[in-house]
Amino acid sequence: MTRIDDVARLAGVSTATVSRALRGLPTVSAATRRRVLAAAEQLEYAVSPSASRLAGGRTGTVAVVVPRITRWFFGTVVEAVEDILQQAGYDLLLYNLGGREQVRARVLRTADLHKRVDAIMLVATPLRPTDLTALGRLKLPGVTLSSGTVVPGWPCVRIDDVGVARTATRHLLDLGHRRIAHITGDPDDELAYTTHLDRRRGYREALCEAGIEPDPSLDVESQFTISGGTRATEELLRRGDPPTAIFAACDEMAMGAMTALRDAGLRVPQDVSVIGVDDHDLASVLGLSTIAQPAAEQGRLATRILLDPLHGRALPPGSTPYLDTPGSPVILPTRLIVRESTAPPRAH
Amino acid sequence: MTRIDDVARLAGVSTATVSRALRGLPTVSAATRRRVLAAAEQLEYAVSPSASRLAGGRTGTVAVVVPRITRWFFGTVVEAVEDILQQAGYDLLLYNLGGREQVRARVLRTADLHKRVDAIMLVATPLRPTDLTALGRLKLPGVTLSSGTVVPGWPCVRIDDVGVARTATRHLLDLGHRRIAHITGDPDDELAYTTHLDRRRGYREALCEAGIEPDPSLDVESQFTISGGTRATEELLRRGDPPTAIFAACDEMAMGAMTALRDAGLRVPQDVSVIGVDDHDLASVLGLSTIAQPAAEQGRLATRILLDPLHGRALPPGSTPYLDTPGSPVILPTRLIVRESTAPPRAH
DNA sequence: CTGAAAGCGCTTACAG
DNA sequence: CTGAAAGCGCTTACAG
Repeated sequence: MTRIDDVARLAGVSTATVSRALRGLPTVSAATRRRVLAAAEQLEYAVSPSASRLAGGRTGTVAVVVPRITRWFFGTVVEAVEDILQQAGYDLLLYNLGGREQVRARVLRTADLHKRVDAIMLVATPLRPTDLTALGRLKLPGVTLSSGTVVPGWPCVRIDDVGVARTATRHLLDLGHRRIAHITGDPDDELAYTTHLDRRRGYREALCEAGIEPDPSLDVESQFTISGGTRATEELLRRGDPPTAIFAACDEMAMGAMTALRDAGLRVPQDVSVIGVDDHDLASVLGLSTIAQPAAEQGRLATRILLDPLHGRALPPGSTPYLDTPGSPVILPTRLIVRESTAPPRAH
Repeated sequence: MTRIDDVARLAGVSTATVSRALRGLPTVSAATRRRVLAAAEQLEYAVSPSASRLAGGRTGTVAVVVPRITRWFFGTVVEAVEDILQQAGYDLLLYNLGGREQVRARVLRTADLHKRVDAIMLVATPLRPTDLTALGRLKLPGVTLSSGTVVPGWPCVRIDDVGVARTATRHLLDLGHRRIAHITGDPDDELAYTTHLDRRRGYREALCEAGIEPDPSLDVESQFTISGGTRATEELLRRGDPPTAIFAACDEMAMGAMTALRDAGLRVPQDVSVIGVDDHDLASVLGLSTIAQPAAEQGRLATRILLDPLHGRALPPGSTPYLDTPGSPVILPTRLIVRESTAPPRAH
């Protein structure tokens, strides 16, 4: 392959000048730059990332860590993040934790990332104290998206999970439901996502405000997946005296709940109302009421924030800084979407 | 950060020996290796990928190109691929084409990838002749997954798309349907996925074998997405004299079709039967009949094939070579899953 | 089994 | 605005 020397020779300049011209540095005359670009094109020159990274000390790469790329929210986020990174010329190094402790350890606890990427995005990744210590030692810029654990010094983009749960629960209360169940994330996971804790809190708060004592038998924990929703709902039904409504912590769980209800001979919403969170692509197909959250927008915003210090870009005049109060999370809005899966309970 | 010299000094050996010991090369005595590993651990040493790549000429990275990470099939494939790459110590560089011509060009037509990765996996990526030429010049090993375009010299892992479509169509024929519509991929895309062409072919073949002349008005093209399925079905209904069954080229289109039918006041399967392809996670939730294909398995297999020449690994004794006939695709099995969305047509 | 030394292909002060 | 030269941190023949 052609190297920088080849281009330099053809353009009649030094390699230093080629390097500067190709990267668009301002200290190159227009005529020289033209010659260099022409030579590079003619030779089909592409810079060697390894050499450039070694010499320049920058990797041009961002690590994106997600729990499971196959879940709707994370896939949507990654797509949006990739789009922005691509435009900015960054590579996206994907880490799909997938519940594999070994991967967690490699990503979060070794110095592996330090020399591999310029910045880190953690999507909904809960951290142990030791993880936080290790991340701090890396001294890399980072951003967290969706709850997970707050990393000191890193911006955070998210929604108001407590508020989301209150809105969903209140919607059911407003319809007249009193026995409202909640199905949510894994109880035994010591790294429990704060997402599910926050959503449960909102659920309980809304109930209490309505004068209803939260009933532990109506609160079932499983996993944030379709089959998790199915299992949780089956457990719920097994306990007898079924609820008239279910608030699922995400749409995928809600879809699982709908299956389990159908299999149990219960109709949605006539027998049981169901509401989720996300506005998954399939929510409208299933007529699922939900609280919509802007997944792609969170990804885009988090990426822009991440790239900002790297590029040292100034904010355009008149624009709002990303963070009103440095250190406080950027909260994006959500909204209730009422479809066919929620209705008043049958007259008692 | 600590460099290789630091480790060498602490272990009392040369950097060459550290390099060899850390990479597990056999030409290092057990005692030396132990000392080196201990020193590396004590110093929390992590090799610099840039330096290692520049010196060694290998990147330890695989490019994975997918049309859209948010579509079920591609997300599932990427998750499986990432798992194998992770275990093998490779980085996964994600390229989500997302219909962006600019990204296509950068990935497929520049020498960008050449110095960036050791191997390429193209998932369902159709290629123009110029793309093929450019890929050939890269002289990198690669593999294609799912149809797309065949790249000379690259192994290919896929299913039998014609056969899948025949099975789906035959299932509908066996139920007694005669007016069977097909909704499938984008017609105007000059890079039309071969997937959708193959599936249409199977559909037509099955009809012809049953003595039915394919009716062009029952063949609607849209996009391989939920909303694509909805639009295609709306178009189908607009044409009047609706079919008694729809074969959708993928489950996501089938789900879109179910929505459109419901919105038009038609019941599935009483008025119209629907069958898709994939066995999407949600197919069972929706009671969608489908042809299941092993997405993760295709990803795993393609990755193993890709890594094989890189590592120069010999196949374990007794194992079957990946490719029976070099150059011929590896075809993975599929199977019909009958759920609630298909039934005999109503008596005329 | 181990080491000294060259070299991978760039970028970056430094000097002009 | 441009160039000569050092250096980024490894790996790899080569020699022993």
